Amino acid sequence: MTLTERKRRVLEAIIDSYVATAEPVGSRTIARKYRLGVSPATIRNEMADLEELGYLEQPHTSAGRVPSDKGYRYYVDTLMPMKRLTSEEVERIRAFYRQRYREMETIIQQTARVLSESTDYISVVLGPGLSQTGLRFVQMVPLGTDKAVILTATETGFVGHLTVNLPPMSPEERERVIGVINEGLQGQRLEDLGRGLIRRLYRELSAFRSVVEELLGSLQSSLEGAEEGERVYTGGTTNILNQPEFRDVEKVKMVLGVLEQTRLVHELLGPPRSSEITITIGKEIQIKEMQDCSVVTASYRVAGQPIGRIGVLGPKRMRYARAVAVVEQVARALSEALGPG
Amino acid sequence: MTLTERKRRVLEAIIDSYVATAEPVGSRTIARKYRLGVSPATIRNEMADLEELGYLEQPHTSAGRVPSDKGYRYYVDTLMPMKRLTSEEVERIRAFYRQRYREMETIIQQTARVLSESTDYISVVLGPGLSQTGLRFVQMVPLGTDKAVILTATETGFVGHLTVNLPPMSPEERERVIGVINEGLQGQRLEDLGRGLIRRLYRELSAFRSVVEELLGSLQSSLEGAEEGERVYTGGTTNILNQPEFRDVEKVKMVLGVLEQTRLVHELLGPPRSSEITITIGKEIQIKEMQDCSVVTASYRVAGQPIGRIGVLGPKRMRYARAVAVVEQVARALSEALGPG
DNA sequence: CTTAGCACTCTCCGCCCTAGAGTGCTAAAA
DNA sequence: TTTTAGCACTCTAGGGCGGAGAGTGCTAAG
Repeated sequence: MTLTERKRRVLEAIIDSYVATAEPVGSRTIARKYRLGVSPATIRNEMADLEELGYLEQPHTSAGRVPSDKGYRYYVDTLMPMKRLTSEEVERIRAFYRQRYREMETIIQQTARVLSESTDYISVVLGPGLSQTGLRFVQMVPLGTDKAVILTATETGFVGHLTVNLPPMSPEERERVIGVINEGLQGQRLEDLGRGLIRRLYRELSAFRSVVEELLGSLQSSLEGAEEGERVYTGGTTNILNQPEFRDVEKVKMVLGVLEQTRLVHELLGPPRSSEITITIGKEIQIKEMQDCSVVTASYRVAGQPIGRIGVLGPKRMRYARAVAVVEQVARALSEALGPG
Repeated sequence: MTLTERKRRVLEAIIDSYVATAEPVGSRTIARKYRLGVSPATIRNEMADLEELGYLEQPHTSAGRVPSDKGYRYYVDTLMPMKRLTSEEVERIRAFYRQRYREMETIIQQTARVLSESTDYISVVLGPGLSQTGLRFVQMVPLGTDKAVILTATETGFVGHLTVNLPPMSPEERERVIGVINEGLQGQRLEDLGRGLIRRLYRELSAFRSVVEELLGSLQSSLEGAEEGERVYTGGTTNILNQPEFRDVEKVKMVLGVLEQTRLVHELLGPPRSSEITITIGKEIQIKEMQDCSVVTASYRVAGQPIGRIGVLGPKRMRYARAVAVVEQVARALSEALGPG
């Protein structure tokens, strides 16, 4: 199972060359450009072995070799050099977050932007999942005579608002309803909102059953909706058009088509989790339309909690080391930017 | 300048056929499929005339004819039949807005969606420009000890929020600052916020100069930002990949590239204005990368005021009558959905 | 175990050629 | 005067062919 040192170097050389040129790699090329100290014939033998082991593929008999999914997998697991970003690049990423954006949405959009600009791949960012963090603050503010805004703030510092309609009632009634509701809502965690509050509200506001129902209903559905239909942001979608393997419009259509479907993007990036950078290659991706691609993802955190995901999406022939470095750095910078938020 | 009836019918037939097939149209085709009662030879003569007049073009000597920009323009201005949507289609669009979405963002996204799904072109929607409408309501709500949320509602019914940091101060001070500010903000129009309020705040809150400054600064910049960087939503971007004239990836890149630039999209759709549906064809579009496209746009309104724009973007070979009908209908439905909002 | 040599395979590219579509022109018919 | 039939001409798309080039695998020698 474990390859000889020379086989590893040959595999690495092939991947390196293929990633750079998108052309199948021949034994001559390897011998010439990478100083392995052996002749093309020897390399040919090694390549034949590597192909038999499943690390390489041949588009057709007299073409060079191309890495297989398994080849890439071996590369990222054991061959890939740890890449450090230059300090200019780190600085460039930092600079994106230097200006203290006030709105979360802007921060997320900037993140999609910096990711795609730094990698030349497609970037994908999921907004923070709000429902998984507790609510720190809920308050209802009357707005005109027939509406009210419910302000929410999560423990992780995200503020949201939600408009609800109020049924007709007198100003005094309104005052009282809102007062009671606010008392009930104050400082509640979302999970706890249910039973106790509802019972209490019903008791105190039995005349306004419908308000309470609408209110709790929309609060709940908006917070649930915030999870399921969580905003998906993408950047640099046109970058894929620069990749030679996507010169065929049909392939582009498949990939971009997936990105328009929120559900599939969630599946692609996976749930926020604490573990480190994840690399998924070709057929390892469950989504059929994406199996010519690879994706490098990471979670970002607030207060130590992973609450969202970012990633870059490119051809399998991806500059993995660089992608990993960028995604890692951006995830860190984003977490910091949201931290004191 | 004005064409003979027969020339008009020939032009219409050519556009009809070309829109349907994307193939240059020959005289035989016209004679066969459109009953003009004359022979191909006659039609050839008419076509030669129409070409000389600039309504048609010839890709090469022995191909059929293709409508020129001028040809399309003539078509949409004077030839195009008024198309009514079927009642199923109208219903389909209505259905999108039936469920009373609470959040403006959702409504806008649905709009982009229904537009692209109903036309099979790319849809573009600009969020409502907030700064052009007055503020009806501004209120500051404290959030924890060091932050506050400013709630805003425009006269047109859009609610927004904005987080600001507060400098350290005692609870009593905070209470007082927020009280004074709220009194000052209450019911203000944005334009009036300037002078009077600032002077008053300075007087009453001279000790908290920095709060006031930060607050007004961020309020202002957020509302201005809301205009300039106004959200751009697109839908069905992959639809363009189905168009035969965009089988070349380079062309796709140009078009999609423009859509990633907020500024250019604003230029493409133009400012909200009261006039009706606008059709812009090929070179009439100022943006170089878009000159193989046409765009059909309209404004949507709240309380009679045009506050935002929607549109569909497709190849010049567009089903104009249908696009116009859909855009019109969606603009109306969107306006209604926002109306009582 | 490595390497040189060599025959073999396969694709890519340019070339030629034909078929087909469509035109414009001319001259006859209406 | 307008329309139409006929015809020569033009241009493209697509198929077939052949050679160049890249790369392989095998064999036999170092």
